[in-house]
Amino acid sequence: MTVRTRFAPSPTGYLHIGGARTALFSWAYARRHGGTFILRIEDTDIARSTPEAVQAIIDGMQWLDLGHDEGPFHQMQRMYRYKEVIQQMLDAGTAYHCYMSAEELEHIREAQRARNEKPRYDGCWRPEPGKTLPTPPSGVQPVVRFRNPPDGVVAWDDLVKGRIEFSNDELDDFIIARADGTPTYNFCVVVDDRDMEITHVIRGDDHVNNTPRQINVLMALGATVPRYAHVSMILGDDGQKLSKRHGAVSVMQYFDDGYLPEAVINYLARLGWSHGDEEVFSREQFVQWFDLAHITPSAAQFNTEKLNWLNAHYIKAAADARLAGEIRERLAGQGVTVGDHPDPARVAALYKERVATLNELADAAHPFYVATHPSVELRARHLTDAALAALRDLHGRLADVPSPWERAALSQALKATLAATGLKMPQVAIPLRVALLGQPQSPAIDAVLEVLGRDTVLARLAAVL
RNA sequence: GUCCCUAUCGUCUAGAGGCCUAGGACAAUACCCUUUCACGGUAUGAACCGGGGUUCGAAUCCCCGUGGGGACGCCA
Repeated sequence: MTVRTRFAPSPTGYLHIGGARTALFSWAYARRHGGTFILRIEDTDIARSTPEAVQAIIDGMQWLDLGHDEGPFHQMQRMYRYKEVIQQMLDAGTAYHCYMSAEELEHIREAQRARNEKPRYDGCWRPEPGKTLPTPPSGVQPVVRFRNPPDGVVAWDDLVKGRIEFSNDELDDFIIARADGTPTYNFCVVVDDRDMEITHVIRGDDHVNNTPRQINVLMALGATVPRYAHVSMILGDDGQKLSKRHGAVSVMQYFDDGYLPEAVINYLARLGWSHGDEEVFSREQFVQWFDLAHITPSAAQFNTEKLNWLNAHYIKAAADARLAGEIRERLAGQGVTVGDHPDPARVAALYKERVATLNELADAAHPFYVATHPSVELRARHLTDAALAALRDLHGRLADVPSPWERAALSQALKATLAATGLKMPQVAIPLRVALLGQPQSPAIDAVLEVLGRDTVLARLAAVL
C-alpha cells in the first residue's frame, strides 16, 4: 500500500503557523514513505472562501518548499460527485430527507440545553421499520441527513493519541446536504478522502470530534477507513490560543521578518515532534526520521526565542552569495540600491555570525551603502577633541596605505595611531565606528575598514574632521 | 451541562516499570574569550499537577480529582 496523505485547508485566510505544521507533517509522512502528498482546497463555504486566500496558502507552502504531488483539488469543482454520492445513499437508505425547519431545530436544542442534555437532532424524520413518518410539509425543501448507527461504538487507533472511542448514541443524524442541495463539510471530506484514496489523515486535533461521524459515513459507503493522526494545536508565545486577532500570523510574515524557510521548517518540525535529543537537522534528515509515534499529543507553545536561535544558526550556515541577495532585496524594499561596492557578500560575511534575522543583517549592511551621520548624542560622547585628533592622525596614515587596501596594513595604520597618540584601541576604534557607520559597535574595525574600501573610509572620516 | 483529548524545568522536549541522583535544547545567571557589541566556550540554577491504587520497584500502568484544550452548526 502506498501512503497517500493530504493537506486540506479552507481558503478563508492565509496559511498560519499551525496549518503550516500540519502541512509539514503530512508532507513529511508522504515523503518518508515514498508516498503521495495531495493538496485539497476545501472551499465549500462560498461566503468566506476567496481566490486570494487560495493563492496565499499556495505561496506559503511554496516558500516552505512543501510541494504537493497531486492537486490542488477544489471541492467546489466536485459538486457533481457529492450529489451523486448523496443520491446513492438516499437510494441505499443510509441517508434520508428531513423537513424540520431550522427554527424548529433550534427550539429542540434550546430545550435540551435547558435540561442539561447534549443538544442533538431528535430523529423525527428518520425512517424506522414500522414507524410512520410525518407528512412532508408542502413547499419545504428538505435537508439530507446521514442515518447514523443507533448503538455500539465507533473507535479508531489514533496514530498520535492512541485508541479513541465514541459511543454512537453521542452522535446524531447530521446533515450531509443543505436544503439548497449543497453538501456539508463532514460529508465532502469523506467522499474526497475515499475518492483520493487517502491512507493517512493527518490533521489538527480540533477534528477529533468529526472523526467518528466520518468513519460512520465511510463505513456506510463500504469504503476503507484511513488511519488517523490528530496533531495537537500550537499556542501563541504567551500560551494563549492562536486566533485571527491574537497572534495567528501568516507564515509569510516570517519571510517578511527575516526568517529563513529552513529555520522555520526545523523549528516547526521540532515543535511537538522529537527525535531523541536532536535539535538542529536538515529537511532531508527530518524526512528520514519523521514518524507519527513521536508526535506529542498535547498542545505546544510557540517560542520565538528558540526560532531566533535556529534562524541565527541557519544564517551562519548560509552561503554569503545567498545572504548578499537577501541584503539587496531587503534594502531595495527600503529604497536603498545596493551596488557592488562594497560587495554585499563581504558585508554578509562580516555580519552573519552576529545576527538572528535577515532584517538585522540588512540593517547592519545599511550604513555600508548609505552614509549614516552619527547622532548629536553619539558625536558628543565619542567624537571628543582627543578622539578627533586621533582620527585626523589615522586619516593621514590610511591615505598613505599602499594598495591593496587590506586588513593587515589597515591594522598596522591603526596601531601606529595608537602609538602616536598614546590611546588604547577602544578609544580610537569606537570613535572610528561612529564616524564611519554612525554607531559605536561593529565587527572588528580593521575588517570593517577593509570591506568599506579606501574611498568611502577616507571620505566619511574627512566628513567628521 | 454532556462527550472527547490532554498534563515532565519559564518554553520545546527525552523518557515504552528498575539504565532517573529525571537527560538535551531555547531562555536565565555567572565566568572565560575579546579591539566595542555580538558570536563562541565553560559552568550553575530550574520540572515529573494532586490523591489513591497495582508492583519487590512507578515520571512511566489503572482509578479519582484538578488545571488546560476541543466538540456539541443547514461553518470548515
